[in-house]
Amino acid sequence: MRLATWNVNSIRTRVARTVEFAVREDIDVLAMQEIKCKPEQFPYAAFEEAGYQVEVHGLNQWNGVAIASRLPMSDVRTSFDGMPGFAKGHEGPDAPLEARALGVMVDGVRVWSLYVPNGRSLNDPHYTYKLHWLEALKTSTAAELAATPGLPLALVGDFNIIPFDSDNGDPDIVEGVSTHVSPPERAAFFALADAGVTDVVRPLLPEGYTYWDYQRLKFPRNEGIRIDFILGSSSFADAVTGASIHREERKGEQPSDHVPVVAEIDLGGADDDGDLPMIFS
DNA sequence: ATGGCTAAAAGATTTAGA
Repeated sequence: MRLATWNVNSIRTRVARTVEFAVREDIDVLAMQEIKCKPEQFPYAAFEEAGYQVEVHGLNQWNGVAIASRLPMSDVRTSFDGMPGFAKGHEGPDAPLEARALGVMVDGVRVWSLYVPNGRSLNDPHYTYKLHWLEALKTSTAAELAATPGLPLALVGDFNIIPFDSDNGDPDIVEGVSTHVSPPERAAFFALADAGVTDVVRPLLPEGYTYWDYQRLKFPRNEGIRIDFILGSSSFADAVTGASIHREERKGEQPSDHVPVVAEIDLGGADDDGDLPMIFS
């Protein structure tokens, strides 16, 4: 199975190149973030014509997550257990949930498409919301893996955290001043390993940015950052056979500011064509 | 001026992104 994650930054603006990418790269499951639309606004037809069904979770023009798949999806969830909400003037437990998580089962794998809150600034309520959100993600992931030992599970998406200094090529993002690089954010990201998931792309691709700001010629200057990840449980990680970061998708007409990240996994059973194992053919 | 792009909304500016 070829699994991709991509913050598309409005699916309605970029549906053509999104579907073209999925087809060209032979993607079986594409997790999207920042679709910026409600389900009734989602361009389903373009995906269906290319052989994908789509699950969508969007509440308004902000955030929004979706998963397109060539394979049947089941057990769809629009939030993880304990996920906190956020709204202006509401930080408490009564705050409404945002559309930042979508989970499905596909081909025996639990896939979560995640759009981690930005944080906005170090002293903003959105920053503490981000940390709480990540803590709840860790707890619910640990619980999901405890409930089904050996479950192949992937947390994929835009984590809005730059784990290492080597992932930060943007001189405007500075530790002590900016979000994405603060010690608490990095600690929250690395703590996901305690729940049993690790970055399956980095061992194969130690270098590579996934985002370049639209402003100030960041892409031509290659002042990017690495914030989009595929984290896998141990059984998922053990099945990874390849990975790629598609920098070329930042070029051309109306690109997203993020590029896709892809992992290929082989969990055994039927081969990639869905046919019987090679020994029978 | 110090947020310079980009996108969406019942908008003609504001909110959000990172």
